[in-house]
This record gives sequence, C-alpha cells and structure tokens, in this order.
Amino acid sequence: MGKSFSEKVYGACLKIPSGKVTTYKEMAIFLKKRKAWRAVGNILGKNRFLVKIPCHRVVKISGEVGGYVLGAKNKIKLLRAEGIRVKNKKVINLSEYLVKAKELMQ
DNA sequence: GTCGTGACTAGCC
DNA sequence: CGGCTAGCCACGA
Repeated sequence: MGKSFSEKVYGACLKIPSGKVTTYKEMAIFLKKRKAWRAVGNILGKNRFLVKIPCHRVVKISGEVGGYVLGAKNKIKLLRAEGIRVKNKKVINLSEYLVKAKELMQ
C-alpha cells in the first residue's frame, strides 16, 4: 500500500499482454480511480522507465494511438510489430485487441 | 499550501 | 463528420 499512483500505473502497463492494448480510461478504472484518466496520461508522459514499461500499449478510447515520448511514429511501429493494425494513427478494430480493466486484474 | 500542466474524454454545436 | 469546451486528477515547481 505504499505504492504511489504512478507506480500502480506502471504496474498496470506491465500486465498488458503483447499484441493487446488498453486505454487510458480502462487503466484509470483498473486503478479504482474512474475519473483519473487525465492523470494516467500525465504520468505516462513523464515515464522515466521507458525501456522497461511497455506503455505503447496504452491508447486513446477513440482508437487513436495518442502520444509517445519517442514520437507517435515509434509507438505505431511497436504496435504493428506486435500484430496490431494501425492506420492513420488509429488502431483498427480496437475492441478486438482491447484489454479491459477487469481483465487486467487477473 | 496553491497553481499550472497534460501521452484524455464526453458532450454539445 | 469536425472543432471547441468543460471536467477531471496526480505531480512537480
């Protein structure tokens, strides 16, 4: 319980399987702070563990990939490498890959 | 203690 | 469709 919110965010990132994605909103729900999606994005934007945390698997609820420290292009590249289809900065069939809050709990 | 910030979202026009 | 607005919250200065 000594974990800060940001540490939990990183921990949640680690639970996203390769080839899947989740949204900022789902992450917030998973962390029991339904309305803290803004904070989630804020924290990932300041991600200091870039190499260790697969935060590229977190996208917007609209399907757009959103931002990335190394640029959206790299984010897209990484997603594609995991078999996720991206077109025009948007994930095709998001629901197909989406991991929901409940699924992160297991 | 307060304030600005942002890798967001939902709602309205 | 699209653009704009308001709401939201952890974190650092």
